[in-house]
Amino acid sequence: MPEPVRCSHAPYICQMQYPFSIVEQKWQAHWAANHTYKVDEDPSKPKYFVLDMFPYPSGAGLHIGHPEGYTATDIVSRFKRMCGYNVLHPMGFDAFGLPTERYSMTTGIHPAIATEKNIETFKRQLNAIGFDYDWSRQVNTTLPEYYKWTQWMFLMMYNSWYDRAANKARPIDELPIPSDITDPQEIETYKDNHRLAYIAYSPVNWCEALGTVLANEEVDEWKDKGYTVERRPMRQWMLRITEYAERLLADLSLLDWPSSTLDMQRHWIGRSEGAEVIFPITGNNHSIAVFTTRPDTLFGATYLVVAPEHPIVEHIVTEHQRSEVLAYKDATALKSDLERTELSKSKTGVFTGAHAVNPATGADVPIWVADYVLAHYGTGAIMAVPGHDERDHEFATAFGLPIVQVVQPTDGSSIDVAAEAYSTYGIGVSSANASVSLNGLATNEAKRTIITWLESTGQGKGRTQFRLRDWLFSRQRYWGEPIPIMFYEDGTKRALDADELPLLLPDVKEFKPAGTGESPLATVDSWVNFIDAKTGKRARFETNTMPQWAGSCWYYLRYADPHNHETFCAPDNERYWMGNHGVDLYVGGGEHAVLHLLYARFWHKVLFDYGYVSTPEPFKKLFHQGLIMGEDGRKMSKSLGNVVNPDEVIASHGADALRLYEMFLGPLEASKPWNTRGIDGITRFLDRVWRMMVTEEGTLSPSVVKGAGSPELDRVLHATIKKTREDVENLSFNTTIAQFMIFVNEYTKSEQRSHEAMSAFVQCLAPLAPHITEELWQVLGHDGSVHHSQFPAYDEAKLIENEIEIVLQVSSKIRGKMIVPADADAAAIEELAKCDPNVQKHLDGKQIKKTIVVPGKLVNFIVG
RNA sequence: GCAAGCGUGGCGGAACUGGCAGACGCACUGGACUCAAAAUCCAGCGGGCUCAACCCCGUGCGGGUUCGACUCCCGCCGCUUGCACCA
Repeated sequence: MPEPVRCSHAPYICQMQYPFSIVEQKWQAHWAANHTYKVDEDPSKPKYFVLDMFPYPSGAGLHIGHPEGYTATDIVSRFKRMCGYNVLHPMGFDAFGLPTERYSMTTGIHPAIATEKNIETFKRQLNAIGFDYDWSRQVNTTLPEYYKWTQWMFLMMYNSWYDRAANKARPIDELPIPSDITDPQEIETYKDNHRLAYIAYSPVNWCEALGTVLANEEVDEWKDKGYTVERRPMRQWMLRITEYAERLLADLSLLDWPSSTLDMQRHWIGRSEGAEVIFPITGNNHSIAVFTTRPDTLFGATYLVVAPEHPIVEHIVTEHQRSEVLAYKDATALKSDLERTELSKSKTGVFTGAHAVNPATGADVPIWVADYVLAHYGTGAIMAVPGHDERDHEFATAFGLPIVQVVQPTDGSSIDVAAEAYSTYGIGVSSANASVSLNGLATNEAKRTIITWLESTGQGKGRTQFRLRDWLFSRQRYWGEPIPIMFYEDGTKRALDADELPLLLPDVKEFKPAGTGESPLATVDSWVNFIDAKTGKRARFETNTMPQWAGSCWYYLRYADPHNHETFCAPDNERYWMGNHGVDLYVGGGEHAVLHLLYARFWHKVLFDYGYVSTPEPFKKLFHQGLIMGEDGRKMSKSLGNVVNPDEVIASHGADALRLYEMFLGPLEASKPWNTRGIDGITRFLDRVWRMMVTEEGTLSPSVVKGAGSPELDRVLHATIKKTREDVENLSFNTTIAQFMIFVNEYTKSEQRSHEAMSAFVQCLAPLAPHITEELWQVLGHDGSVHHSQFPAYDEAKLIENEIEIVLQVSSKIRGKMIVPADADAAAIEELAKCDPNVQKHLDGKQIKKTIVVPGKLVNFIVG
């Protein structure tokens, strides 16, 4: 039994405070020793899978923001378990990545060692908060037993192509090879061009002085130190996520996600419909294809613009313009994507000296290069219609290019496209040649007409374009999953077979990049110069590693079967935990609204195509928790000195107080400031809960008695049960806790408290404050853990009040209140209301024009 | 610049499909207990009117719909987040 404890801030015995420190340690030890939260597959119960975005175990340890989302899922987990579900609420660590690698570069400590240490710290801190994780299901993305399967899935993608007819991934061996390709080398190249994982040259941030590739977040840091960073194409592994664009977009409709997140994903995928139009180049047998969403304005295209990086540029640039165009191209390479857009408030560009033919008008149009056209979107070239596009208009105005009108407003009003672009839809004008006319056609009709014409004359075709790009899947880093592909001296390559996995990351002493743009793996002789046992050929392994996103694309599946050596997750386990619609609730920061959540969806869909998972989408319901700000209202950061350490809060107030306070601060999704004083209110609440049931000796208080309570107290109890059930489902914990406080305020007033009411209240509080409730459950004389008890039900009949208060209004102004029987009808209420003295005063001598009675709410007399 | 979300006491925040604005907590004020303090318990706590009652004002600003608006509509202002020329 706990003894009265000393206050941390005073040298004498306090009056009846809840001894949180003793109780929390007691039960944490008890839960661990008794495997209270061990999870097994149990087909007799419905499952509930509640998932947190697993943390990156940094050296700094847990900060106060982590427990917010984790507490929310812990509450849901405990609540669902008490409601009869078999709950999976696991935790793991996403531990590959740059921060640990950089730590190793400066300290020389191996990232695996640092990771292990950091994970120990995280686990100790998480356990101190009392989460109900089954640690036997922990995953760690950096362990070979885990990344073996990440590699296996990479190979699954490498060994796949996307069959657009069947709309799914299929084995590469089933790829139809065109009959004119017969050379084995050419067949291999053809396959490579269709694999879901492929090699391409893609621009990276290259720093010549450092001899390394920089991550986007590092670029500014080094530029500030005076280093030059340029965009340079390098050999990279890519994943063909663009083949899934249509499905990634369509399946968003299956999800119960925040609408802002759905919007962001839609925008990221960026579907737009339009046409590809081919412009032949004058005096040259090349041509330029452009993508446009407004093919109806083709007659108004007075020039073309191509991206500086576009390969056509060097074929068409005239001698006279060559040096100027090349200088412009070099200047563009030095700009980051951000600078390129930020600095371009006014448009820049250079004439190539070349011309092309507008297929509709037959006119010669000049070809320019400009950095406002992006190489990676559409075809990397546009037809400029300055009369009907703002950007083109700005450019044409700056460089004196012709502007013509080909669309007029539907209402026939006159516009001046020389002054301002008219980009709204309208009616085609001045848009006809010998074989097609768009004049008089509304924009949508004009689009269809011109596309039909372009297709019939072979000068273009309708096309759907996505903003989404293929996923750059390699990093020139050490601390990531090795890519299980080897290259032979003759230029051929071999992917490892499943039985050769995992391909272990070799031990190295030096974590700095090789200086050639390759990862530290390039300096490991056994990695880049060995004899392949299967073929006897000399080989080198891929020196790129996978990005940090890789391991987080499928970790949720591993929780369902964490120790399987035969497969990443046994089908039975997958069906049990992911059945119906995948993860039931996923909670994590809004910063992952696009990348992680899009990559994981894509990865899951590839697995789905092969039948390895049973749902098209991994995460049914998603919730983003808000940020906890510093006491000064600013984001917590070391440099501002406003960081709150959870260890210190647990030491001073206890884990239950930390949990409750984080949930009481405000709505889970909102960002809200921490307040050190505020948590004292929670401590007071827990002390009152304690005193409501426990004596100074730690035994059951004599005020807790068997038998029913008063109808008023019963109503508070059943209202509390109802509110808890509803709020927990909606993750509205702040209002749940407010209701708990009301309960305690009411029951504290009473001399006698029903044992049943106390027990039910302890059960309501249990998901939020698991330690104090476990102790109280025992004090109340119950066997077993409160967390395995059945959540109380509420009785609707006990919630009904006999008498209710009605608001009295005269001309919509409140003039009084009255108590009426709950079952009083409208006529009776109206008559009673007229008797109220203050109402009579305001009705006096006036005509009642209208009476509004809302039963249970109000009476309103409108007087003239 | 574009898009979305949000603006409620000294503070964090409540208010279900339009029906008592300010639940609950923090801070503060007064009282009880105490030699005293802490802790605890009780009471008060948007503004105005010298107490109370009564009354008036009040949910960023300006309009509107409605018997009735924090809630719905239109236009501003401010903050937050996301995207940054996507043809």
